[in-house]
Amino acid sequence: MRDYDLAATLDSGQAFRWERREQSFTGVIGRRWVRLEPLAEGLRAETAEPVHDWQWLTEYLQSGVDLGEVIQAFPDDPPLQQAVAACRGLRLLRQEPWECLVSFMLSATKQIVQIRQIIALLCERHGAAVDVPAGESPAFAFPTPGQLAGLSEAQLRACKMGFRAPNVLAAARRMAEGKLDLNRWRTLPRAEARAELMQLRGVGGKIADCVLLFAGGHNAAFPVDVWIKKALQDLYFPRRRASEERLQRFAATHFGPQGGYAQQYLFHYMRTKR
DNA sequence: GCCCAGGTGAAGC
DNA sequence: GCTTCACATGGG
Repeated sequence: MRDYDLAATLDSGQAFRWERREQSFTGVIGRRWVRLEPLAEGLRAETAEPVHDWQWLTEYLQSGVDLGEVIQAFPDDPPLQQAVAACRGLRLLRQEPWECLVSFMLSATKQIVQIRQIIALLCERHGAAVDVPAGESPAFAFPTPGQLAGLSEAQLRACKMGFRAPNVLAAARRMAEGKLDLNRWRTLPRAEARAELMQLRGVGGKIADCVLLFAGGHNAAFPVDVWIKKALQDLYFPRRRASEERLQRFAATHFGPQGGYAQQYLFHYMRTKR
């Protein structure tokens, strides 16, 4: 696990459930509680029960990815090089699609701290409890589609998700009816997967791109949110105001096959600098 | 109180 | 076509 900045990765707005305590992070991946702590060479992982096969964790963390190769594929421009210099070791996670989809449906016009709060409420009220080591606080899995599909809109609104509630409920019901296969999106061409995602009410281009990137392994997906707009405007078009259309086109064409990684570097750089 | 938040969809020009 | 607005809720 060289060249891996665990803190930047777990706290860069791609996943919303990690809780930091000093150097370590506690979270739930699937149905497993886990605590992660960076070491000089590698990482210490603690679980509630003995684990023999760690594939689920290396998959989630994408720790086998050669970051040098990824960065090599970036366009060679000063803003991006600056962002890489500032956050080297930042990685993209490979998240579970359902949790990722719902999380980003909830992200619309919400600050990251509020997204975290909504998701925490949703999990503790409606997710299954998972085993934790003695002395640890209770932890919960992300609610399954079936669990959410059985709720009322009022119950979802009670988790403070506001106008996003009916959209989440509709997606959960389609999933529960077996009319959505999220894993298909990993094998489908990106444009097709994106179009299918956007069939869901409350999922536009930006949220679809987040799911493709953070769960679907589509590394070229480049979500354009308010932070990225500001990054592109300030770093790439400092002299003149770029139109929305211009920014979108630049985002889609400039960054290449690892554009999603580049996007995450720019995003994190903008949010943490100074 | 006001403005904005990892947006989206629909209504209004 | 492009622009504006509603949508819940809470932080700064």
